Amino acid sequence: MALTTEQRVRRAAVKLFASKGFHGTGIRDLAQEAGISSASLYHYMGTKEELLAGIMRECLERLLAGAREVTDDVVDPRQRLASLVALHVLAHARQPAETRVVDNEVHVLSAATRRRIVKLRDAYEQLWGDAIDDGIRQRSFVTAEPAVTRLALLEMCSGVAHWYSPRGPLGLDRLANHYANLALRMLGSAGQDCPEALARARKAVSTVWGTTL
Amino acid sequence: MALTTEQRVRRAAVKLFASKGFHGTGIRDLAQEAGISSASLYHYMGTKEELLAGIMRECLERLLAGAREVTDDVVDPRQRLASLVALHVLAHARQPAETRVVDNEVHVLSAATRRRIVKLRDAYEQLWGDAIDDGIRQRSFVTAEPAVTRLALLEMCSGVAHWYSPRGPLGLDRLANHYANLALRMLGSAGQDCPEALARARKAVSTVWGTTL
Amino acid sequence: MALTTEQRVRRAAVKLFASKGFHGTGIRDLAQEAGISSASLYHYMGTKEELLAGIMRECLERLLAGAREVTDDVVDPRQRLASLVALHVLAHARQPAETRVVDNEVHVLSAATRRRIVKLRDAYEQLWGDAIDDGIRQRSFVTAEPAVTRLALLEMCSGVAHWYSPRGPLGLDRLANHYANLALRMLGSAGQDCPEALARARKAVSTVWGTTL
Amino acid sequence: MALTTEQRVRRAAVKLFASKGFHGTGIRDLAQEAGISSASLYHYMGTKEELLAGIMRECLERLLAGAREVTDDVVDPRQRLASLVALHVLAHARQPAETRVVDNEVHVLSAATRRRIVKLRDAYEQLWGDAIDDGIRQRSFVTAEPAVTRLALLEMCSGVAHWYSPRGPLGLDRLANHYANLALRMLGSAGQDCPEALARARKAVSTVWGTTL
DNA sequence: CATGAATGAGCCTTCATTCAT
DNA sequence: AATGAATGAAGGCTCATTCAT
Repeated sequence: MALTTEQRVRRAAVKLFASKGFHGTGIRDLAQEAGISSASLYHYMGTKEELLAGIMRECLERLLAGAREVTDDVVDPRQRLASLVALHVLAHARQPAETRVVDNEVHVLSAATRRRIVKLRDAYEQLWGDAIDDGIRQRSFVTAEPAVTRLALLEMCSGVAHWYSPRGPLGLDRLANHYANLALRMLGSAGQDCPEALARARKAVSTVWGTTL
Repeated sequence: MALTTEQRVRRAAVKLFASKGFHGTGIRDLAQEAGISSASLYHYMGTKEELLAGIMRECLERLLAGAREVTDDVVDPRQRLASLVALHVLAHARQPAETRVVDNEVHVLSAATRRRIVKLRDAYEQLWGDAIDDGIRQRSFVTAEPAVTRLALLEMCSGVAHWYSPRGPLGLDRLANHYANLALRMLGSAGQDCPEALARARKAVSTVWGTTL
Repeated sequence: MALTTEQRVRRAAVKLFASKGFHGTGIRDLAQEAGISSASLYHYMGTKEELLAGIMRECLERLLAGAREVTDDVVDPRQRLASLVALHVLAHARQPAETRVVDNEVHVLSAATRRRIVKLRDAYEQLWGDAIDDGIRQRSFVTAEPAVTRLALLEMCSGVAHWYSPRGPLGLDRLANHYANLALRMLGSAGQDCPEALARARKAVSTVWGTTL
Repeated sequence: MALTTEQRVRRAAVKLFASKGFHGTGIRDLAQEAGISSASLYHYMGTKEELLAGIMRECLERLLAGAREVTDDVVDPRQRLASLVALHVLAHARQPAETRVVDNEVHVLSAATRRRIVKLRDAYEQLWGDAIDDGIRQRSFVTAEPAVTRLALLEMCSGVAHWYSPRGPLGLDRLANHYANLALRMLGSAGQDCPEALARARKAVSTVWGTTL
């Protein structure tokens, strides 16, 4: 099925905001990439900033929905964390443009919009914090600085969007598995593969992003 | 000692490029932050892009010099890696603005300039790769994907610049120590503190950045 | 009786052109005020300028018809002038939007259209000039500068559209009567009320504008 | 002495705002009329609206200063009113562009700016109201509706800016004198010339506007 | 050394208008 | 009859940069 114009605009924005930055992307660049005139752009978006905010919100909502899906009803913190890591890595490897926009362009947003976006991100990170804290409580995890470790994990996983290429030698599954192992090691937990956690993450990514691409 | 005007310009650029992005920072913003007129700015810089490139090059050269200092004549790969991690983390915690500019604004550079900058970064990352590879060869480190692990380590450590605050509860030394432990864990190496590695990193940071701030 | 869409468009234009000016009113403003889409607007009008010209012409034609009605077959110049003043004042008090558009937006029109509009206005003002000149000839009126006095009278009466409010304490009849007295005084003629002149004006306004509002 | 660029900008704005309206005047029109580029325009003004507000405020302040000058220490209300009329007429005949901008473009201003402008205008009109009220109290003036008469007077006099041409047959003095007579007649006061009132007005106009033009 | 003045190019956004459905 | 979609032109304003003083 062909894309709607609105989708083409959204995709153009994601691509250009990711590669050239929000301020580095002109409205004419967007129009050209979307294949319409710059005036027509405004049938499918509000302001340029609202377009950005929409992209960010959608991406974060998907990530949050996925994270809830992979952690709901899972009791073992190791399983929860492994799933979160795998989900995050898969998302950043499959949707590097969206996720880079989310990570890099927050400073552009107006104060009010930023608050809403940050709230979503905080809810998402809370799930990571819960898994880590539960693991520590249950002595599955050992770390001197849980909060710092959570940040280190998140930054490590987000970084995937900076370098991963689907054309490289590394498949998505092995990538996600490797990161899950790294994460468990960081938390002092034996790094054995946990295929169920990966399967949950794979499924969640498909659910929230579809099988596009 | 008072700053020279050139230093004030450089600092203004670092601060603003880091917080608002290169394209989000106007020449007038720079002038105001530096306390001079926008025309005077051009006595102390070339074009705006050259100013950016200078900042990036200087930061990367310092990082590279520090990395060489902490690894030269150190044979144990664990010591080398711990020092590299500690140096990187200290640098990103102490100079978050510079390092964020280096990490976020590469896409702005012209092809020729970018090549030179990327070369510096590659040389720097090579030192990490060498330590990891040596560690694997000596069976100090165990990891299925050395290249991926190197990238994961770098992203994890660079992320410090995104959130660390000197006004928070965590001191620089404990921060660096924690990250060194995380790194060794990621490489399957027992996470014991290695105070000599930290000391070398601390010294190197002072050498290349001075004791400013 | 419900308004036709064309009437709604016309009224929207009159209201907005009067309050925000022709160039200050966008096609989308008109559409919103009329309750249709901006594309539909073009079923009921030509260009925006033609819409303006239509409004002006209609208003001036009504004014001119009214003026002819109140002066035809009236011999006494004082009666004629009093009626013209009353008609003009009533029209500007009851139709302030239309009359303000006529008075303020002539400069917008193209040369050709402007000529036609100005011709109508000249014909209308001619009736005032005739009454004044006849009055002078008959020694009913005394003024050193008849032409200037005519302009002063017209401006004074048109000004009513700038400030009169039907919600204020002053009724339309007293308003018109007062202005008729002022006019006669300006022409050196005793300022006694002339109820017949007012009645003629009232009737003419109803004839040309209907009893709407 | 040659005009400063700022003065040229101001004059261009006055001329174009008066002839084409604020919204009908583009920033590029202003630049061309002022003989500079549209970017340079912004060295000499804030926003286009601030330029408008500045023009209005200056004109009204001059008018108010002149009105105070011609009424201060004058006891006879007839003299005061005659001076006010003459001043207003001379101002509108000599500075038709400024005064038309003041009269026609108030709707453009933002609420806050409009308040400040309207306050100035109210102070000015208050002087007219005082003269009329005093005259009535002293039985020099007779009018059934003082407030309406004040408005009629003001509109009549402001109208001069719509039609007066210095290239016409009517000199400024005779014009002002005629309007003073009309005004006194409107107030039921014998219309004899009062040369002192005119002299005061002439002098005040020179004081507040200089002898330019 | 420092800066007001200057500008061509470009910014984001809205304009009035047309047309296929 | 009605309107979403579309656009070239233009809107007000800011950009990075130069230069005479």
